[in-house]
Amino acid sequence: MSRKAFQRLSQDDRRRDLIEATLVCIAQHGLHGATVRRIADQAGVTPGLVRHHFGSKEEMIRNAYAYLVGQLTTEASERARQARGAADAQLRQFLVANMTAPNLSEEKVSLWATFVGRVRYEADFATIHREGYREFLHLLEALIEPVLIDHGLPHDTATCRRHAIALNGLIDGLWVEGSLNSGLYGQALLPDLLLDASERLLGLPANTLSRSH
Amino acid sequence: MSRKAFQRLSQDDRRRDLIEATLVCIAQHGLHGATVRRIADQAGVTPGLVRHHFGSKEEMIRNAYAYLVGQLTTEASERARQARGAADAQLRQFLVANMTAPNLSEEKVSLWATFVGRVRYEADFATIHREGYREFLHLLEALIEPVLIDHGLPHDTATCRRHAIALNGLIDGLWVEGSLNSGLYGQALLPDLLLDASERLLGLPANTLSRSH
DNA sequence: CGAGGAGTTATTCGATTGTATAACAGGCAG
DNA sequence: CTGCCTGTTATACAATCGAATAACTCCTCG
Repeated sequence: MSRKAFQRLSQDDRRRDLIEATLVCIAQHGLHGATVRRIADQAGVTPGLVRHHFGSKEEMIRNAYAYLVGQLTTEASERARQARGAADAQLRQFLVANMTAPNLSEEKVSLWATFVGRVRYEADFATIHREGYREFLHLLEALIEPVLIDHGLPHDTATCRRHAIALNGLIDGLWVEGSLNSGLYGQALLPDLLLDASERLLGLPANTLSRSH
Repeated sequence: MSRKAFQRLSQDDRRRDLIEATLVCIAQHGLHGATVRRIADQAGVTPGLVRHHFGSKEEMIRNAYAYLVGQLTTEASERARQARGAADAQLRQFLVANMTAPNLSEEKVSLWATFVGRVRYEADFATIHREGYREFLHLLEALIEPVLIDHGLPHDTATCRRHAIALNGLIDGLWVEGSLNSGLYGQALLPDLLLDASERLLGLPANTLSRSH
């Protein structure tokens, strides 16, 4: 019986392949069903590779969590950055990015929830969550402040932070429920609803976010 | 070697004991670590009992999920019902109930997230989630409408529903992030922030929710 | 008080898991 | 073209899992 033919990949490529295979397995079968054998199978390699590149299954999964969080915030901040217009337009794009594909995805929400469920009891997950949360909050604060300034609203640090916390909560909640109940909503409802709600939360004139750009 | 002395419980009591033991195990060790043996150990019985009362481990876990969802919505709606004042006060209590113990709990959020992570890929979990979501949304709508009426605001069905979706998202998001990052916030911050944000979302005069009752 | 049955325990089994180790082979240095 | 390093495969192993079965005991009912 001959050995399986295989391809040699760069360390980065192989690691990324394994991480993405891990995410697929966790989404479809849960953390309990994401076995080393299944991950390897999904990636088209043999189980030994997981250990070779990540040392242990737990380390493999930690890397997958960090990878997911990075994907989510990078996508949103990138979309905001590309809106090279007024502050309104940047905030708008950031918000919309979280209510549309690829971030609005049942698979991504499932993964996020699965990991978040472990944050309380596993220190490494808590670290990844905390850093991701802080980064997201800072991005949001930085986007909110110039908008408040443009409209002549109070924009002290405490106010910005408070708005960011509320807005972040609203984004998270709509993102989760919107993805899981995507069948119930039209595709345009969620972005529209978030923009509308954000204007109210920040005290902006109606349609400043909805109409910008 | 003598057999372990044991106590005979009513079916309801034993099932509840097992369900709560299951939730403890899932919270602490995740779905993958909630083994029949560990659950039985947590409940102070032997593994066979799980099968005897629930048929299989999966059925056991489904019951635990439904139990958790029921706990959360019952607590919030009960607190709202007990505020026998104006509509403002009832909505206020409903909101506050979700930002304070026992609902605001790292353990409960961890459990909720763990289960939600499976909603996409397991039909039974999807059913439990969907029913819970609809019930929560209806409760919220029913609480919002009279408040809008009292303040002379538009209160057609579509408007109420839209407000309920946004408010539900805000509650969920703050609930999750607030519980997981409870160390970062003072105990009074979250309820206060949610009430304030809810007033803005619904277009109510400032302090109508914060000051009622 | 003393059977009978349902609730509970004890024990076992095949399957699957994460990990360890040795054998193999692809592709770059010389 | 040819070693040789290391990415990769193949195989094995102890531990643990969910489930099944049989034995036992608490409690109810007559």
